[in-house]
Amino acid sequence: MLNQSAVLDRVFHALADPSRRAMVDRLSRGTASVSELAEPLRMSLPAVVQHLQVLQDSGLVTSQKVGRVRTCRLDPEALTQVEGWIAQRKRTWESRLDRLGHFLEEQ
Amino acid sequence: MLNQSAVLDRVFHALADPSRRAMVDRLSRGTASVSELAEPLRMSLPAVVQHLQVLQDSGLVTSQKVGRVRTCRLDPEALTQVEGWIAQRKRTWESRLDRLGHFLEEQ
DNA sequence: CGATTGGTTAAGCATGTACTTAAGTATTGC
DNA sequence: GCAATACTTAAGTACATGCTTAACCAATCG
Repeated sequence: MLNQSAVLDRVFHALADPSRRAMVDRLSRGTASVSELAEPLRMSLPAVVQHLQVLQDSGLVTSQKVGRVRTCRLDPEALTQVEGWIAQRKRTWESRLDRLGHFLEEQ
Repeated sequence: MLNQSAVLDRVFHALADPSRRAMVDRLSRGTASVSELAEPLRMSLPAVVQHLQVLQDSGLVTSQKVGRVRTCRLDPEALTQVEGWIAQRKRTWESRLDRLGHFLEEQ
């Protein structure tokens, strides 16, 4: 079982690249083959496969090969985890502001 | 005006490091000086300052120096932007599943 | 004033990242 | 069977990242 922080490292890193975000965006609209993912990107196919590997290592994407075609799909669970991390920090920040507001009211 | 994608690049990159997430976490609880941010981290002060620079470049953190102390604070707006990006991809993914479900029902 | 505190700057280094081209391996269509 | 398709693997390269130590500066304390 991979620890929480390592997962966040990988998912944030995976999403820090515009080509990989474009791939995630494409996959949010439905499954795609490797060449379909590559088509809008101005880079070689091996480069796309390397990005795909990063996405798979992060857990954001899964894939399976049937015949000579590899079909990729988004696994939104990893997205949910980073969403949760962010939401929690925002909540802490906001509750601190609330306490500060109440404190000032009482003065 | 920095474009949307470049902001996402920087914010995701900034959050992809556990030390920088620890700093954001600390700042979600309230402002802190550079040495307060450094205290729980096992690294030199210059290393912490470099991480802080990455956080500032991303817009996640702002700071100002008074006397010899630099006070850092979280700016949650950048967090809101990445949260929004993620939420939108999840929505697209879910609405596709919905349409797929309706389609199967109709068969 | 002289020492300490809090931070900054510069330089160097090991490792990681994002590509590339070249060459290969299975399917599948004709 | 032969060629085209859809990847896959390997190797190389340029640049970025995450640290380090050493030296520095400016505000404050005694």
